[in-house]
Amino acid sequence: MAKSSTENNGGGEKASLTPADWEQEALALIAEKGIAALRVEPLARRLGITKGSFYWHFPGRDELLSKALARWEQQDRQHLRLSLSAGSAPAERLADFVWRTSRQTLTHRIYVALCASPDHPCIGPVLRRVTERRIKYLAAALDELGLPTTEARHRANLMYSSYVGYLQLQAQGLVPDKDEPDFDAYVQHVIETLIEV
Amino acid sequence: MAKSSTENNGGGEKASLTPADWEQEALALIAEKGIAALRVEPLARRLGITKGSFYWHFPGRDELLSKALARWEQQDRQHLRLSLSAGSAPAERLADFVWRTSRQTLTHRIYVALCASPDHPCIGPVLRRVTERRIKYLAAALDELGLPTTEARHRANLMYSSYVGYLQLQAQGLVPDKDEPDFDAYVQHVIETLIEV
DNA sequence: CAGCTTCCATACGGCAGAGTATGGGGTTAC
DNA sequence: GTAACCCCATACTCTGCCGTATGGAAGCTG
Repeated sequence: MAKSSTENNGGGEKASLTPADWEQEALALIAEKGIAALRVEPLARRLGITKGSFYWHFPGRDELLSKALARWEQQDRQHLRLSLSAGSAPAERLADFVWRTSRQTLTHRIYVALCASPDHPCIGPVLRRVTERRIKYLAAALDELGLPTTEARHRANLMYSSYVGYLQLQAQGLVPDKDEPDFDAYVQHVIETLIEV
Repeated sequence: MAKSSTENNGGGEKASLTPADWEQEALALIAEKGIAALRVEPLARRLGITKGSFYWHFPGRDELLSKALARWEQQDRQHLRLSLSAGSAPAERLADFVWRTSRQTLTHRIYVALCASPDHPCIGPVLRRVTERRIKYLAAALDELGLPTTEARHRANLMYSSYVGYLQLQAQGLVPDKDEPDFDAYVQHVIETLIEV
């Protein structure tokens, strides 16, 4: 699939656009301006093409959105798997997980955009699956850490809530980004407060 | 202002709509379906009227949004003042604040809707002011509680992040609402983890 | 009862985007 | 070479909303 018709072109120019290209650009657009900004004609203009191409690859806007979200969910799944395979002690694994996720950017922006439309039929299910998967991972690690089951569940919700909320505050520019000096100190504070009981 | 022309009507029927009515309904619509759903014609239909009325009261859509948000910000300010005037010890005041805010609903839904469009020129400033005010309140209380200044600031950010994030998870239906049994236990867990050091 | 103001209905023009229809250029296959 | 197919451009209709223009039905005012 995605077999380019002319492989002999010199530069990085693509001869034609694959569905994957559309999906990738859709995700980028979502990350930048949110779900509402994902419209066919602007997206086509952004790709330097007309919508005639789009409607050849996709039946409609919703199908593009669904495919793009599926792609995003797949990436997120893989990121979780990577964190899981880091087979150290649960406390360090959790801290490492927090540090690792605090370094992402694109995925975060997309996640925030999706959170803005939790009732959309294309978005809700994906969003719920991703969120639940992540929280389950946290709860399991906290449980393994020694917290009672109920406590672990609550703590997982608290940890994840603070993560999601921080993303929101970042979008408002009210809280340091990962490059600014205070950021690391904050993450350290979070780890001390929520993990190292 | 807003002097009703016919005060002698028997029921709750209003003779004519005031700007305050439009703003209130706008807030309700925002709480239900988000900022993007705030459009003039649907809002007029919702009020059983046509947009001819709207454009008599307001210059345009943005002005309605601004006025409605100003009204909402005013309410939020008042709520903070109420919490501040509860002049007990800082720990109890914080716990009380958490409990109190955990009982709101409409304000929360509006806040979540606003968080979805932090870059909108009408929304951003209001959102930032409200958020900053709340966090400052938390930081002051935590500082008064005895935490070092830096710790207090981080902890305030953490508390507020967890609050915002919880709202997001509620919108996804992944976390108990204030009526469900687990909710109180969770709030208690939050207080124990984040306040009662 | 005029006359004025207030509030709303109706009708209009304009714009942006969703889909659809159709044709055409380029490549591949035979 | 030519037929078939892939990919895209162009032109079109349709829908939903914005904002405006204008007129009309109420109410107060004198």
